[in-house]
Amino acid sequence: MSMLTGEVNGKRVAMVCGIPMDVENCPVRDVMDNIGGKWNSLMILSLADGPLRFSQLRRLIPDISQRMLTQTLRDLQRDGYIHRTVYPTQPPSVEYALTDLGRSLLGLLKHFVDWSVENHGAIRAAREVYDAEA
Amino acid sequence: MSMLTGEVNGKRVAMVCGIPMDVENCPVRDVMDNIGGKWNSLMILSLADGPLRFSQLRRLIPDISQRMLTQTLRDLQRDGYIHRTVYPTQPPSVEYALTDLGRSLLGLLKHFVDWSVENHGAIRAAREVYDAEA
DNA sequence: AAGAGCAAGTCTCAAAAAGAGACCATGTGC
DNA sequence: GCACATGGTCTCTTTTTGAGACTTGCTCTT
Repeated sequence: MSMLTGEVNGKRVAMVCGIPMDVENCPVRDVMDNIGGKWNSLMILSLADGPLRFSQLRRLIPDISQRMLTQTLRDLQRDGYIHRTVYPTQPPSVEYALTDLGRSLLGLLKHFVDWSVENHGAIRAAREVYDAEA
Repeated sequence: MSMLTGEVNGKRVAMVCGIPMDVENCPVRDVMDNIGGKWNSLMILSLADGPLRFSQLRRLIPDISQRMLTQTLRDLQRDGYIHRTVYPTQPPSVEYALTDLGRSLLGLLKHFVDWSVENHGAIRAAREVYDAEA
């Protein structure tokens, strides 16, 4: 992980790991802008065990609004993490499933889940110290 | 990664990996709420090589407002990822450095950076397909 | 000596994003 | 006939974020 200042399109920009952290040229930002959203990674985790329908997701994540559920699913579909299938039943049901890309990302997210559980205590402790002295 | 419905404090909640995905009781959400923010993980990556001062960070990430820079640093400090040191120089300078916890998270973020670079092409491709048919 | 610039922020106001909840068409069970 | 389910959209309000001026004290330039 080395950082230096590099040149992209004649502009000086910060480099992290040899990747331009520039606003337009940074793949990390481009990816993060989607999956870093409030609901996006939770959605991918929720689909880990298999496809779910719209209303199943809504029940699984009770504190998401329908509006944000729709939008999150669209965003994830657009970037290729999930696939949307409509079954012509009565009433029509819609199923959301992880793609290969989505499962690949899920592998990363699992590590993140483990890390969160391991370090949750330390974070809560740090928070209390900070709040006490402020 | 198994998901089922479990019981926490008498309430039925979704479980992912044996972790309650409930709003109040989920360590993953608690951690993610901070580092999932727009600037937070970028900030930790920026401090990877060593401590930086406020204005150095501002120059490194030109598209962050001072207001959000201050707030992001405070949030990260509160959760124990970074440490803030004031040097009584003239004018006083303030240095931000990763803590052990911050470096631990950095390890995860590096994997994320690698994944982003590897899969950026696939994501852009998926995006174009989606935009074309919509 | 006057003016500019930097340090690390705070403050205010405007714009964007998110949340709450009504509404839609269609069909089933009671 | 009534309530409920399906997968959403629409509008309204609240919360977040962004843009940019302002601060205090010191140094550097002219």
